[in-house]
Amino acid sequence: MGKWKRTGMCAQFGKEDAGRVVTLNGWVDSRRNLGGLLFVWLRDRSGVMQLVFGDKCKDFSLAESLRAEYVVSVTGRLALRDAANVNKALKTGEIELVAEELHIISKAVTPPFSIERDSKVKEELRLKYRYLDLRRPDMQENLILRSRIANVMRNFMHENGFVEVETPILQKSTPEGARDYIVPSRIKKGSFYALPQSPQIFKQLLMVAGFDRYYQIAKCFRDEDLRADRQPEFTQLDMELSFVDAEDVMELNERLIRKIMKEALDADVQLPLPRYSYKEAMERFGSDKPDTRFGLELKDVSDIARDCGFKVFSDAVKNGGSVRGLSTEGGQLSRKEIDALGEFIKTCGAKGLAWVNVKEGEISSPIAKFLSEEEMEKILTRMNAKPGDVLFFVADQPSVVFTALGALRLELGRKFSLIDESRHDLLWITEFPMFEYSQEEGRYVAMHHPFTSPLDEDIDLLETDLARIRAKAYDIVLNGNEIGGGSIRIHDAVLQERVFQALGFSKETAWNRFGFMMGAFQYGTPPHGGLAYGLDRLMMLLAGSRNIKDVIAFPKVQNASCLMSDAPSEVEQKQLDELGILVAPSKNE
RNA sequence: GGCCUGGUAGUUCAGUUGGUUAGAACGCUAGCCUGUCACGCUAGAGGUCGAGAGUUCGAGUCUCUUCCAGGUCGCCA
Repeated sequence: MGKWKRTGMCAQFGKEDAGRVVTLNGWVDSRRNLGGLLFVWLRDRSGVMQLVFGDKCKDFSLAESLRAEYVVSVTGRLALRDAANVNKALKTGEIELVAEELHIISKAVTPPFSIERDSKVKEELRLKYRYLDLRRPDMQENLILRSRIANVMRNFMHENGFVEVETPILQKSTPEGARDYIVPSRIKKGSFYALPQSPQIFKQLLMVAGFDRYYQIAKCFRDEDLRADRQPEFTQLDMELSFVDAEDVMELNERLIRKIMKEALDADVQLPLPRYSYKEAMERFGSDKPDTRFGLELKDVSDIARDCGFKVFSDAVKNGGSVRGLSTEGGQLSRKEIDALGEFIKTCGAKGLAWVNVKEGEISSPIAKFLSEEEMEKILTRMNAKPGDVLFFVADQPSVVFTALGALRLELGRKFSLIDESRHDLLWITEFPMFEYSQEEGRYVAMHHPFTSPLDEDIDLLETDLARIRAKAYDIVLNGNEIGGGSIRIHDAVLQERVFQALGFSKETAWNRFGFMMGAFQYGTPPHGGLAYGLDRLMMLLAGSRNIKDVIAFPKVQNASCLMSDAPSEVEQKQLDELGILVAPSKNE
């Protein structure tokens, strides 16, 4: 770089630096040529400095040849701007660099989109030219915030006695849970590694190994379809602790999340965080990740509905389901809007949406004719109905009712702008069900994972009533988003075998899949438990984005490909031969 | 795998009932301009209307197929 080496970053200087001779390196952000006077904004990671090319500049015509995104080095004297020329929108708006010497380090072709904040360019194009997209200030801020938060996390973990250990990326496939990404073995043809869905088993083995407190910022992989808040390749802050119970893990993580919220948003989080049992969260909010920043809580009207004249209601209750409702609490809706919500609810799995529009002295409702005045009165009382409210009801199996009304609640919260965006509602969900019935598998499967410990008082239900067993599992929720989850694990080999049995694994299957773990547990296992945060999703929320790609440098698109590098792609025949892989001809060939 | 939305200039978009040479803004190129900061003024270039087939005298517009992207349901221990 020689004499063109920079003496500082573009936006590090202020009015106190006026008079200094400095050299800046950066990208040409914008230029305004007034004839004999040329203004250029020079940009680097720190921000922007205005350069002025005029009489003092030795080579004005070279400056006139500058174009967007040229990389240059400029030497000149920092000068105070006249009061009339101060740009308050710019961090460095009180000064400017009066350029004397200019060196074009590298030219640039005109970029496919301009490098600016709040880009309106299609995501597809941004991702194809991600290296240009990442030049935009908001993307730089997101990734810099991410780096700062990762640093807060690492410091916190070390201050609290955690040891950072890396676990393998090439692992044994354990086909419980999400679909694995598979990597072929060259040495052992026909055998495969799997990329980790999480470091779960290895971190538990580190507890057996006596590391006591482990953490890792770990890459994880799940071969499932993408969403706005989900990538196939993602990052966890993963931790595991020995000789702890759930209280210890939650207390430690409350202190961690308080630090993170302070660092990222300057928000003061009150501890301890509120806790809701899974049951309470579902019954009040229809969700195991409730957004508590607004009301519209669900109410149970099953007891009234059981013997009412509306068969949809009464049959639902008699078939083991329930009827629950929520009120708009004053939010008014047109008939057209109500019908649209009825359609919306069907996409959430409900068969239909019953509604009552409460007006002064009368009600309008398609279900009124099925109910006696007394029944309707009881329902209105239960729902605390006032004129102006619209009441909605769903009758079905509990899971359907909760899912539908939970989604409806969020939709109404958005529609009526009830969500206070300045709030940061953090909370724990505890006492998750240990198992859930899988229609596809035709058996109960672990809701969390099969190493999660049941609540002590529920252990004896393992052989009798799986649906009622609660787990020592906890999720941490921020503004209606699950940002982390964990559990106390099973450290007793006998209990672990009972759980595998409950899941329908034979002893052979269990040992085949998890034998190395069960074997390890015979050699003295401390009680242990942990937690993992979805770092990307947490960062998305902290950055105020609704798109997880905004906090990942090089994300994948919906079909799990990378638009920039074009991965996945075909490989050479030689590579396939070495791996002993025969590729079936694709449909278009 | 299902459903919904979108694809027109480099970018963001408009394009009426199917009808003349497909437009605007920004960007780009050239010229003028010494205090701009969304600089201004003048002129100009720039289009496989995602692709293919069909209907029609005539298709950006209608039909079918297909590709790409986004959202969502399923899926995500």
